[in-house]
Amino acid sequence: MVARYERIAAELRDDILTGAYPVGSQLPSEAELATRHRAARGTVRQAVAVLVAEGLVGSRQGARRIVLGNARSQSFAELHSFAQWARANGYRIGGQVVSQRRRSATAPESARLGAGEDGGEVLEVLRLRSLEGEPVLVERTVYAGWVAPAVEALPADCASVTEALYDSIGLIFAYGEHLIDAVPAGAEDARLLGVRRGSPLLRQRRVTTTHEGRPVESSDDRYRAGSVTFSIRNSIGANPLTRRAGDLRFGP
Amino acid sequence: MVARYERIAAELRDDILTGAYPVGSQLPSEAELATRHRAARGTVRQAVAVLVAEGLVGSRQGARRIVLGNARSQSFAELHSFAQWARANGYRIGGQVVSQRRRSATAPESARLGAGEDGGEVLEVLRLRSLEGEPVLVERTVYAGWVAPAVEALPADCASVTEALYDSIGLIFAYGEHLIDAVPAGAEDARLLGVRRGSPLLRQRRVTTTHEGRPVESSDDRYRAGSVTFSIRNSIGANPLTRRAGDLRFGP
DNA sequence: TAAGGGAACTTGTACAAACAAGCGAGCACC
DNA sequence: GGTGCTCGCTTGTTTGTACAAGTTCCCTTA
Repeated sequence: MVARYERIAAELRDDILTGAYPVGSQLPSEAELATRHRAARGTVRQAVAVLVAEGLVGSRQGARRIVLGNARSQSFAELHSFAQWARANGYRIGGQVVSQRRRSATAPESARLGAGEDGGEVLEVLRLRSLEGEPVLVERTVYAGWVAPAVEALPADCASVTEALYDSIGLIFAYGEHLIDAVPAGAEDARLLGVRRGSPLLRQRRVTTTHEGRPVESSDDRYRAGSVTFSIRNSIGANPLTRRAGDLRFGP
Repeated sequence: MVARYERIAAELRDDILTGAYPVGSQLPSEAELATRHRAARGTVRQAVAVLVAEGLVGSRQGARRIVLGNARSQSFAELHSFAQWARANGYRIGGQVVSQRRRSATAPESARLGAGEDGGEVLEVLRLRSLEGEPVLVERTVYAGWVAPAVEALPADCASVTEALYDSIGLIFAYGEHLIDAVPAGAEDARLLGVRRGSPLLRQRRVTTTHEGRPVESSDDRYRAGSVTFSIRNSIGANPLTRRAGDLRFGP
């Protein structure tokens, strides 16, 4: 059973994506949407809040909501899993484990993965992943000791690790923190990706946890330049004018 | 007058950042927070929703909320303005206009900035910005025709364009769409930033609009590698298990 | 001892009502 | 003609209530 507000949100999203509400146009008022969907105003507000969070719709007090965009930016919702992102966009993907070994965690790794839970043993995996047959991503992942057995049981050419771990032990990657920057390709990166040493790579370092907050993996992913772009939509918040003035003059 | 839920959110955030609720610990239940703050449960829910959106707190039905992080990730809230971000982090910044000229918009620019509104005239500005005295960012910005006069009136070494435009014409950068990838430094980039040609740069392309949805600027910002890192926190949503299973098997 | 069932607790969804605050259009006035 | 003001509309905030759905833990039972 899908929630009512989610169905309303989906309907509105469809209307936006198909152009029934073009970019720059106004959305119906909350009152009208409420009567139209036979729902309370609160429910409609919840639905619209979803679209605002997605960046499709802009909202400010007193004025009708307007449509800001008509392209779904799913990139950060899909930030957890390369395979899911690729599949959602219709790409053909591949993956191959290059090397894999158990070792004891370094100090910073222990800190990131929840110190010394397993006597400090971790599993280090180096994977090369491809998009449309082209190698695009070098993934250096350190798994916490308690998931190591499940990861070792995976086939070397497993396409979606996220999916495989969910199927085998019901593991869910619920939360993630991501750091994104640019680095030059090292010798190994260059060899695996087929680029020159020192050429630009987009790096995404991440730490992923279960929904209990237990760290699962810490990873250093490097994308070949041009292969992948991250996209984000943002807004300055619900009460732009007053908040902005304060921010501008004194900082947060 | 700050909203009640925002004050409650701020209090909770403080408690998390100062360690009163350490990472991994449980937050009080909504009912307890409600009685403690003498507010309705709905208000408390709104407050906690803020923290969940910030990625500080994880939430799932039936279980107590847990603390996920204790570092404020303000990067994407501050994605609008380099100066604001830098100031909030206590950095000393500088800026200098390298070149600036009016010209007619190219076709893709017209599309991004709201086609042909002003007969297609735009203002192109190349700025070099520094952090702690070091040049770190090359900013190639194309402003829509209607803001061109205000931008031209700014001093060449204006530190915060966002702030200056707010003060002069009340302009607010309300919404933004950002594309992030890595590119090699071109000849001009290399010269301005003091790096070798071809060395990695972190590129952020963005289109910014007012809260009426009117496009203001389209920019191509390139950061020297190592100078800036973007950070994001994300989660898979409110209903992890069911949603995840569907996503995994069939895609969205 | 291990498995199962259930009860208490906690978060999610939905509705209703009232007031506050900001926006925009139209109107009166100068 | 332009300026300023008022009024209606729209979104934001808060409270209260009720039920649904998931989690956790304890207690019973095999």
